Amino acid sequence: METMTRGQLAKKCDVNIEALRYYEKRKLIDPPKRSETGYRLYTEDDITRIRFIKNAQKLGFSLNEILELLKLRIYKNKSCEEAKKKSQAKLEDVESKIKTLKIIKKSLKELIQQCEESVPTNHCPILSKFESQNDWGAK
Amino acid sequence: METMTRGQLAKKCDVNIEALRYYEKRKLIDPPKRSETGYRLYTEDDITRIRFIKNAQKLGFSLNEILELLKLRIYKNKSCEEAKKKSQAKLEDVESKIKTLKIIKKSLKELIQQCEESVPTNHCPILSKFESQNDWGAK
DNA sequence: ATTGACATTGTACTATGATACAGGGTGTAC
DNA sequence: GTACACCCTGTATCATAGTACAATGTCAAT
Repeated sequence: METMTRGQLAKKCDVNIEALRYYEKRKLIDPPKRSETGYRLYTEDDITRIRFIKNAQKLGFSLNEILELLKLRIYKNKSCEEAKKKSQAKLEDVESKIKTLKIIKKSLKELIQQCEESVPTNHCPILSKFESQNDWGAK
Repeated sequence: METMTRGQLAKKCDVNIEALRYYEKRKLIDPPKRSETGYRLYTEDDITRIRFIKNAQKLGFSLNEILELLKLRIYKNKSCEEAKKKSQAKLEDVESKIKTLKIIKKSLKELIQQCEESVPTNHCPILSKFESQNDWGAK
């Protein structure tokens, strides 16, 4: 089978070369076979694996969560339900983040609005608001 | 003026006692006066300051950004425009985060949808998708 | 044979926002 | 006078996701 070095894999997958060692340490990729002189020898499977990691990261999974997903892959039969559950949990997570950010957005908009309406004084409505006791719903 | 200790301020502001030392180190609060025996003596102003920090955090400002905002407060006259600018930048930041999360949300939904439609096989559409080369628009 | 690009390892550092803990001093109540 | 809660300092640790660097080894080309 054709193999490649760490640098080659990094280039092919467009990740930092050190990240590969980091993923290995984090058990996200299996320790690759080594050449006689100790060079890591990666295969196509490793490309697939890195792609898996990167795709899952794009969907907001943390490396720990990705490790969980990878473990699922070992038990391929029963894994689908589990993968779906985790994806659903992540979906809820993402939806809740969006909600929070929308509240933040609204507050910021109001703040900026107030700033535009205020007669020029010595006193900035944004900074004053930040000092207020008022819990504006965010977080 | 009435003063309070670190523990009392922490309780009043509902922050961890160690966080106060951390904020002091990060220059987010001024070093308080000390008692003869070296105890920190905080005032009402410190409550206001902590409130400022916490409120700004709720709006998604980092501690460094909050430090910038606090510096604005020193030049009260010209600060309003600057505060508005920073708030607007933060607003754009938040809007872009929401956009990204919406793409992620859509992708997750599609993934889960596919999982529901798939005939039960040995092969999980979610995990397969994670291995694909396909750039699904997220990030 | 030597140069240069790449590989190896261990270790340290980055940013972010704290939290924990050890070893001491203080303040108050009983 | 001693127990206990609180305060002080410095330092270490946590989670997250890497990045950087030094010292050394290897490979391919000239």
